[in-house]
Amino acid sequence: MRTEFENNKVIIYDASCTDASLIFDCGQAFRFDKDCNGAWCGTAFGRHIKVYQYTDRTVIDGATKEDFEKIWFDYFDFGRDYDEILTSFENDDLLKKAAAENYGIRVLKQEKWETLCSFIISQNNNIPRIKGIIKRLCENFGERIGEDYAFPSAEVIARLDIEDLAPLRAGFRNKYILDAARKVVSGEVDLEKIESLSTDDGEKELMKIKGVGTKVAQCVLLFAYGREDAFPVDVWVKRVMTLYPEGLPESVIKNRGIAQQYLFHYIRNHPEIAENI
DNA sequence: GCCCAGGGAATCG
DNA sequence: CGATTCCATGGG
Repeated sequence: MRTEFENNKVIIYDASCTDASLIFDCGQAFRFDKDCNGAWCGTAFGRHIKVYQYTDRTVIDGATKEDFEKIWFDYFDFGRDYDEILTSFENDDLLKKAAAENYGIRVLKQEKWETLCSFIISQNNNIPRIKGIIKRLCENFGERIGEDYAFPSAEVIARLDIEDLAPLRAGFRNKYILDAARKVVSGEVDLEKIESLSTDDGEKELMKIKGVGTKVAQCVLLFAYGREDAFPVDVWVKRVMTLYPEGLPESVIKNRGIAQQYLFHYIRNHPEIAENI
């Protein structure tokens, strides 16, 4: 990987396995949308960026050299060798196909509170509506950041009453959002401490929150803590796993979270491969 | 009207 | 433990 910095832009050459459209449209992040110029625009860590994907380079518009080194390098998981991981998937036919078709997916390392809150909202919900609820959450309670809004802090949400969340139209999830915010603010659930916990203990800590079960907890561990062994099972992964009655191949197990994201995206694009269940 | 969506809580046996 | 039911909302 080679980087250049100019005019508040970061230009990244030779980043293997990097495709902005796949990264932002594979169901892991809900706050990036493609604009009329084909750029993926969104806000994370209180900064608004536009990501342009070209064949030979990725450009982050709205980021300094310091931002890249302190925030975006980790956010895009550039420290992980995806080529090596995807190579370990090649002895499995389905994963080989999923990796070939979706080469370019990286698992983002997103903000902890945002990821927790977002995947609480995701339960028994569909992606377009999840994005809508989160958009309304940010517009109603987030800090203005240029042309966009930051994700509202747990502190701001914790001070609200349940009826304040009505404009989100999130239904029964409102009470879960509040419980999460209050437990995070009080320290009853310590999001920083989870960094030092095992994945299993991290799940237990997250599941102290009402509305957080195994699936949401595993999503948070995968998408906010970079736990490549976290394995969220939603309705789509449940379907694709019927094709693995003995479980995933041994060579894949340690990176099953990464495999999960490739399989999730693949089965959504090819639902017919596992529709008879 | 139906079914479904990146599920989980409450309740039952 | 597993199985069922309910939960709000919106799109197909």
